[in-house]
Amino acid sequence: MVTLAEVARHAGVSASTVSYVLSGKRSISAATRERVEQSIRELGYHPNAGARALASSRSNIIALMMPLRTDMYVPVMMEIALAVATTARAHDHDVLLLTGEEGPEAVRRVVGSGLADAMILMDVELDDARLPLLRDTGRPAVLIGIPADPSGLTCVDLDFTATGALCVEHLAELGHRDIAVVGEAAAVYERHTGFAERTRDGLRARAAELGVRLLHRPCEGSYAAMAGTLSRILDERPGTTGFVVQNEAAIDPLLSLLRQQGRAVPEDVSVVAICPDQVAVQASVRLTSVAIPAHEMGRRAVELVMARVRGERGERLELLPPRLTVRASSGPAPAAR
Amino acid sequence: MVTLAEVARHAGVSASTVSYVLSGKRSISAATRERVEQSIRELGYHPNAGARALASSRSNIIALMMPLRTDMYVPVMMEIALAVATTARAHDHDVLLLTGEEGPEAVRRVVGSGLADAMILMDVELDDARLPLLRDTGRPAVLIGIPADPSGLTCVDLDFTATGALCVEHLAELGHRDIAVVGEAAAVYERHTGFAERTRDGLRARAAELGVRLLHRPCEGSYAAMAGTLSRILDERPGTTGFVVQNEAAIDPLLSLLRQQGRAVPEDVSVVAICPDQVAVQASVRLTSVAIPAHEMGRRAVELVMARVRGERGERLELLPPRLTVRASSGPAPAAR
DNA sequence: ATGGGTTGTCGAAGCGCTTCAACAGATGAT
DNA sequence: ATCATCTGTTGAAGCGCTTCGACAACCCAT
Repeated sequence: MVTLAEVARHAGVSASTVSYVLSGKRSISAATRERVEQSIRELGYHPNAGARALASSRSNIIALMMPLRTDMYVPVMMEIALAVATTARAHDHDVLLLTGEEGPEAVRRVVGSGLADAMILMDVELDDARLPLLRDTGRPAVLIGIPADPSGLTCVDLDFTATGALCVEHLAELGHRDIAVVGEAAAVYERHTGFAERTRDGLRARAAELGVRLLHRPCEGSYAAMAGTLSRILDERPGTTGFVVQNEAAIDPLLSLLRQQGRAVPEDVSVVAICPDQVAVQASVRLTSVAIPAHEMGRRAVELVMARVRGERGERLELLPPRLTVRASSGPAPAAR
Repeated sequence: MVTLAEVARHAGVSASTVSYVLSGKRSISAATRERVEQSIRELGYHPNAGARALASSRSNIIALMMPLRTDMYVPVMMEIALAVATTARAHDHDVLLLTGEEGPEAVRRVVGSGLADAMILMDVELDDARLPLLRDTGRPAVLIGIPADPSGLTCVDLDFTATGALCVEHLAELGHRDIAVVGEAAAVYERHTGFAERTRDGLRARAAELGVRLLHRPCEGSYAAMAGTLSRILDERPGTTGFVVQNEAAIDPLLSLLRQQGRAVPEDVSVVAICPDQVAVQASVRLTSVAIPAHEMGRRAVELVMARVRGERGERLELLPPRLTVRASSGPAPAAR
């Protein structure tokens, strides 16, 4: 391995000069800089990460804590992770992948060992066991998702309350008076992952304001589960003409089932999904949807966490505004035509 | 931050003794060990990662290089990543997440800086630009996937050739004489990701052996693409009664379309999928499938790479045998009933 | 008693970098 | 010509750990 000392010798300068060329923390004459950079290139030098971390007490690593569950909103998680990795690289950092499995202990370990300079937590629950730790280590951290008490923390998330409201508004404007919501699996609500509950609240609040009837049902992502949920919905509210689907995995089953029952989309019923755009355009009917801006969430999380690494303080709650894209799955309610 | 020196003072021993307690590289009396461990607990000591890496030239980090594309076989990628992270922790290592984006340069950087002790590469192409580098850095590395020339490298993968063969066998045994294969998107073949081509070869070879007619068509994962592909298949081979689907995203569309055309599964046509078990059981018909053992691939990759870190040499190609699970989507061919 | 072999512990060197204080030389103001 | 100021560079200290060689202290054969 090439060391900084060898580069210094090769360029005919001292080690500290090479270091300063690399970090830019002191002015270096153009001539010297050029010579050093040339040596670095010729020797193929890469600074040793451990030495650097030891001397500077900065590892240039961000830890990303992902849920271990592999059954829910996978594409979203994946896209966030990739956005985090990409954005981190743009800030000269790398990403350490932690699974939720280790729980709060992982936070202690990573912080205690100086492995990472900062952490990003995904899939934060309302009352998350990792939060107290995070608050009092004082390490830079950003949550993707919003806990019950975000005080002293930085959070990014899609504004799910507004998302719910937006879906209802869209359907209400089209004249739908009976709306059914296909929610996430019951387990998601039981875990108190805030986004599902906030979406529900947003839906309900706006429905009440607009005088629209709303039925909210959790639903697993399988065909069979969707079939059961749908028939129960139509039993209770035969006049349902609008659907909002939050569970990605339930989208295809729902469309299939509607088709099977001879209900045309969007002529007889309208469907609005809350899902990544890619999912919306790949479905059998191009779906009117509110996008989950996974990429942007990941990107903002890194930007916010980098700001904290650079020393900016203070709590902060950043809600990304929902955007609804009208595609082919929503139209005027039959009665209103 | 608590340091090793403080632990040593607290326990009334030298720093080296603490180090040996931690690493187990020298024998320590039970009494001393106990005292040191007690101090570690009391002080909440965590060894500093940078210092450790510098002194031992081992970072205890494995780099995992993931494709950046977010459109293909996402659940599989995700499951592999989580399995890698989990298994790595069991070996006292952490995982650094790299995206394919940086390309070969990432390999150079990670190896050069000693950031990671070893690398695991996913989504390896037949003629992958990262391989020459990997070979001559001599760093422990394991590929998930198999390149054209695996010499000098360690690879793990599902045996896709056998997988293809197995699918054909199953359908042939049930009496199907005309089989259509819904392959991956054309882009996958164009990138020369080996698995798709090997599956096709396996399918073709066994079909030829068994005297079965086989039509292989790449297909995008959208409903529209599947519709087009299906109608072309049925134009060319109206007698098709067996389907093998490799593109996960095409599964639901295919089942929907068959239903719409009044072709019952499995009475009229049989469908065999190549996909994670979870996808197979969530489809509208519980699918007969060959599982993609994502978890095991990730686990084995880590185990193999750890063996190399410990010094084991030699190239190695580990093919996981395919397992076909019969569920509700395959049955005797109509003509054979 | 003597010597050789264990076993448990320690001191010190050193891993490759960052950063601080110091300094030589050039620049500008007086 | 003189002093203060700035610029560019350097040497040395030290970050927290691992590891090597040394060395007591003890064991069991002789």
